[in-house]
Amino acid sequence: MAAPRPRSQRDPDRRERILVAAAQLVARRGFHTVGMADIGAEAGIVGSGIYRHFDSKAAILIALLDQVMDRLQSGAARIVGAAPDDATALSALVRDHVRVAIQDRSVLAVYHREVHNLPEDERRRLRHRQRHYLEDWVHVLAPLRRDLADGEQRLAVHAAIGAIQSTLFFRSGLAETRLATLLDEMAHACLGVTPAPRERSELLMTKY
Amino acid sequence: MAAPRPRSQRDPDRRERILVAAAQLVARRGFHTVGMADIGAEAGIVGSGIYRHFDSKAAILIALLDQVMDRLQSGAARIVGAAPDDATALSALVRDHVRVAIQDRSVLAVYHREVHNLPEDERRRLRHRQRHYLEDWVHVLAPLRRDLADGEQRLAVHAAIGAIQSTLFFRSGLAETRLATLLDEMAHACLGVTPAPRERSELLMTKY
DNA sequence: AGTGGAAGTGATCAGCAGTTCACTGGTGAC
DNA sequence: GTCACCAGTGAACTGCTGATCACTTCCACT
Repeated sequence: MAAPRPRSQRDPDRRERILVAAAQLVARRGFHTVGMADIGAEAGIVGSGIYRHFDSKAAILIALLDQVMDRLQSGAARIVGAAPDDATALSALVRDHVRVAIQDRSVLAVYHREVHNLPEDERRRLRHRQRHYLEDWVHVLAPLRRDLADGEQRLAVHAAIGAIQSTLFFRSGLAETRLATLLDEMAHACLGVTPAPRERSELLMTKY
Repeated sequence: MAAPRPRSQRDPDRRERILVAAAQLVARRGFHTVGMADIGAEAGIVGSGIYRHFDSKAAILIALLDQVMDRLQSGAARIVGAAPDDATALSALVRDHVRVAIQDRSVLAVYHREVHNLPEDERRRLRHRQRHYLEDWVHVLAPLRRDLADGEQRLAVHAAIGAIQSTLFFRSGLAETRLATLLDEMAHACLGVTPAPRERSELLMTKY
């Protein structure tokens, strides 16, 4: 099926602007504190106009969080499929997560805090995607940390990601590259593995 | 001034029960999703009855979060005052935070997620207390990690605490002692220091 | 130019949840 | 025993905010 080619568009990417606006506002003030009017204003329209693009307020949040998971999961899939061995795969996973945490800071912060404010079924679905993503980590960590039991490996992954995401909740003031390096090191330290050298494909990406 | 000795008390520690109820409910379902009626029911009274103990819904949250900060700060003060050197102080700080994360799990989780839903001034006040607490960590870490700049040490502390608190958001299923040991190791790994042996005073406490 | 439909507006609705208040009932003091 | 007092009750109030709807405006295509 070809592109649905929209018929008339006053602002072609209004939907995206709404998502960006929502991400920023919600990250700063929390989902419930932010009203439809606020989001609309930030996106350049009136509050009720949002309903031309989303079915409900919750739908915005869902789209937002799905977007984050898309980014994480697609990155993980690419890495796991391409890495020559487990050690480089794991390091690449770490670096990709660090990249997302820095670049998509506000959206990831929103994910971490606002999953609770979702209707039961949607929350389950996102948790499920999240578990899938974590399973990618555990899968490549397992052969590298045979000394750890299954649940312990999972704990290590959680801790590593927790260390990385700590940067979401305060302003370090450090330069992005330095920040990335340090987070990288500490995540590896949590996992108990030594960072693998960067792959060629990685070098290309981080430049972008 | 002596104790105000309450005159009549149908349930002497109703206030505490409200706090416990609120902590559990809010941890599971989020502050806004939980109504006064829910909290009341869990505490054994009707929703409006809560106003005999708290001025508002927000006041419950404030009391709750202050309680967490009390626990963390008092622990830190005791440790910093008593430790023979920086290395043992830092390790003790780590272990105390791990203890709180495990024992007061739900309350700490609530702190992490719901600070945003506080009125501006109260949020500032709590953030201020939090910064104070972190400063205790940074202060003992500094001489041990002279290779790191000021902001970098602060980042390391955040990451270490992030790693510890990752346990708040999923069920590892591990035994408490094992969990504590692993979190301990990973936090030290983030900080780039080797765990100091436990002090006598610490051994007494963790038993309790 | 004309037309159909999507995007945007503003008034309005509706319902929830925090708060208030008059009242009740039990508890401790005298 | 009785009296004052306060925790607890339930009904009513209220303000806010997400959602709806009829209407207008703008664009794309003929």
